Amino acid sequence: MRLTTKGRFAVTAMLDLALNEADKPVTLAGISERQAISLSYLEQLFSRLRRQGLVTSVRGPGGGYRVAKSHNEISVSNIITAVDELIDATQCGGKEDCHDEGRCMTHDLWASLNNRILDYLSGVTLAELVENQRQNDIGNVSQINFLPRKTSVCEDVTA
Amino acid sequence: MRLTTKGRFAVTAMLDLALNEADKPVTLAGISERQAISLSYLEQLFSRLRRQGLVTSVRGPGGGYRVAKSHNEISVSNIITAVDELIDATQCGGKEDCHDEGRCMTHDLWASLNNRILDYLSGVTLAELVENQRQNDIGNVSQINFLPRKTSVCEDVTA
DNA sequence: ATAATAACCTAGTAATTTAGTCAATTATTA
DNA sequence: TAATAATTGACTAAATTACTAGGTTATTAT
Repeated sequence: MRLTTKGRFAVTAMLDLALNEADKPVTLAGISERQAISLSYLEQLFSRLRRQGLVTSVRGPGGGYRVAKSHNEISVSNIITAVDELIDATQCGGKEDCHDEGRCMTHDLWASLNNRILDYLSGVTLAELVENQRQNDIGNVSQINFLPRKTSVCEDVTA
Repeated sequence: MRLTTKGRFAVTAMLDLALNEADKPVTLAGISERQAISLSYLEQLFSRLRRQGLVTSVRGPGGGYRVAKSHNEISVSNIITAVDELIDATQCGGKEDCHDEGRCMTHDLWASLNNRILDYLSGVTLAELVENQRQNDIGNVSQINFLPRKTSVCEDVTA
């Protein structure tokens, strides 16, 4: 799991797609204009998003992209992992021959932490993002409007 | 908030520090050997960690680094934000003059999502990582051992 | 005192990733 | 048949990551 601007671009583009798809599919040219992302870069991103089954494409005039599934079946982690090549954070590359004294500590650590973050981001759906964005548009809120923290009911259960 | 290997190196190093500090401070040379991270790179990372008040240093022979606070006062997000220069994900750079039709959508979106992720990672403490690592060491567990999900008491309160 | 240790600092550099350009080809519709 | 828009591939500039090299300063042990 990486979290870079690349993944952000992808989420932004998917949100734009979700907000603008109606009867007609949405063109990358349109997303490019609205979100100020270069067309060719979008093409690269959507190539991956399509291969991962997150979007479908229609070629020719009047064509473009559609979200492949229901908006609440697509999570932020789905989008990010589709475009961000997942790298392997361990030195040993999965093998456990990294050091004299045994396997590298980082192996377990990052596998765990990765899992936690992924768990979390898979709980934030495209549907939520769309809903939140629509609310902001209607109210014409110009200041930063934090998403309601739906996980804030969590408590630290450590002793 | 970015999440790259740089931040991972930092968390790994901090965990090594926390596991190995006893009467004597821990040297970067030691961390470098155990975790296979270059000494000079560690120096750069610890320069930032020190400036952020996460570690204290002792110079000269027998010197090294110590964790500055209690282990449960340091979160993963603290460590990551200390070394990962936070970049501004919006095209407009905070100003809201980015587009004809108004401010860029990404502004609110990423401010919100950033906040959520940060919220989450600030709940994972160094103390938890240490405890988990110690358990693995004692049991000599060689397979991936996921951290107990202490935030799994969360419920989706949507609708 | 002096030598060894280890933090601290600065500058540079190779490898990788990001973000983008350019130039095509293919499928579809008007 | 022409226009549209996805699809593909190769190539490039900028940024970031990870690392090297070479010093300086503070502190301790001899």
